[in-house]
Amino acid sequence: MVYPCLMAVDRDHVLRTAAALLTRKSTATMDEVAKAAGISRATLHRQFAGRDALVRALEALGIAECEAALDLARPDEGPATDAVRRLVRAIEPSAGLLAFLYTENQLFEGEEQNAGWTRIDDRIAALFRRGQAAGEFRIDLTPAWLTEALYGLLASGAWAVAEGRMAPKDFTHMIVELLLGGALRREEP
Amino acid sequence: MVYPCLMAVDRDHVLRTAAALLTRKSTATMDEVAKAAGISRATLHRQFAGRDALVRALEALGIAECEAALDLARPDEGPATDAVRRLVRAIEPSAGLLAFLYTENQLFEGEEQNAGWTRIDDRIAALFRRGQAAGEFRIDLTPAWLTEALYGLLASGAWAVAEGRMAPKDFTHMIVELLLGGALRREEP
DNA sequence: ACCATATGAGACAGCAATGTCTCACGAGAA
DNA sequence: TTCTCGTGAGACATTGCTGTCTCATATGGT
Repeated sequence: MVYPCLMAVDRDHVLRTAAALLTRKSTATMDEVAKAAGISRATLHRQFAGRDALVRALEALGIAECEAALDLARPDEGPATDAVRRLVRAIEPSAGLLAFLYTENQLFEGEEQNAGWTRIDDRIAALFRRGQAAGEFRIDLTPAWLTEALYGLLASGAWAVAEGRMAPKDFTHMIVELLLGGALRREEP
Repeated sequence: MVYPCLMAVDRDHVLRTAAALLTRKSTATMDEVAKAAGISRATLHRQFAGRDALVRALEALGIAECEAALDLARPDEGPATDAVRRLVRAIEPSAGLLAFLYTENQLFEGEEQNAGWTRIDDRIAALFRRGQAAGEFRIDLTPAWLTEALYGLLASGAWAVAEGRMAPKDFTHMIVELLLGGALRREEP
C-alpha cells in the first residue's frame, strides 16, 4: 500500500514557522522562510506554489484560528464582558499571525478580501452589539469600531510582546482592560 | 544673482504626496511616488538618494509632526484627560503617515530606531504618568502600554477612515473615548 | 535487495525595481 | 539673444527575488 501524502503535518509545521517569522519580519524571503522551517526552498515551493499562495494559506490559517477562538469563547453565552475576555484569551496564541495579516491586508486594497474575515468581523461585532443591547457597553462607540479597535490592540500587544516591551502574561489583561474599561480610573462604587 | 535652490517647497510637496500614497499602498514604487507627486523619477531621485532616504525623510516628517502636535496639545497643562483629547485632535492630520511608519518600523528590527521616537514615546508616556499621579488614570495599565495602545488605535482609526469604514469627523471621538473610557457603560453618577 | 517517492542542492531564466547615466528641452536671468 | 540650470524622458546595468528545472541522494515500504 502506498501512503501518497503525509505532507499534512509538515505543511502545518511550515505554516506555523512561516507565521512566526513573517510576524517578526514581514518582508522575509521565500529562502528565509524555508530556512526557518528547516526545509529547502524547492520543498517549500512544492508545498506552496509561490509567495502569494503562502500568504493566502497563512490567511486561511489565521481565519481558521480566529473562528476556532470564537467558537471556544462562546460569544453568545453569559455577560458580553466575560465573553470578550474569553475571546481575547483564546485568540492570544494567534495574535502574532493576526498582526501580520492585519498589516498585510492593507495590500489587498484593490481586490476583494477573503469572505472569512467578513464572517469573523460580523461575529465579533455581534458580540459587541449584544453587549450594547444588554446595557453592558456604551452605545456611542459602534460595534464596527470596537471590532477594528480590538484588532489594533491585538496587533499592538503582539508587537509589544515580540519586542520585549510587554510581558506575555500581561497580554490579555492589558488588552481587555483597556478595551473594556479604558484608561480612566473608575469612581469607587 | 543666482538662486541655487528653491527645491525646499517642492521637497515638502513631494514628501506629503508620498506620505499620502504610501499610507494607502505601502509598497508603492519610486515610479508611482514620482507620478503621484507629478514629477519624474529622475527628479525624485535627485531629491532623495533612494527609497530608503525617502522613507527616512518621511520618518523625520512624522517625528516632526508628532513633536509639533505634542507642543500644540500642551500635555502638561490642565487635566490629563483634556490633554489626551487635545493630543489626539492635534495628531489626527498625521495619523495616516503615522500608521504607515508604525508598520514600516517593524522593518527596522535590526537597527536602532530613530531617537526622535524615543523622545515622543517619553513625552506621551509622561502624560499618562501624570494622569495616573493625579488620580485621573488607573495605575494597572502602564504608561508604556497606554502609549503603545494609542499608536495602535491611531493606526486602526486612520485605516478605518481611509477605507471608508469610519467617518473622518468621528476619528478623534472614537479614539479618545475608547482609549480613556473603554467600551463599558459607566454607571450613572 | 528493490523500487518509489520526497527531498536538498544547485543551475537557470525571468522579472520588477533600483540606481546611474546621458541628452534634449524649456524657463528664467543677464 | 544667450547662457545656465533644473527638469523629463529614456537607456542601461545591477540587484534581489521568484519560479522552474534537473539530478543526485536518502528514506521508507515491499
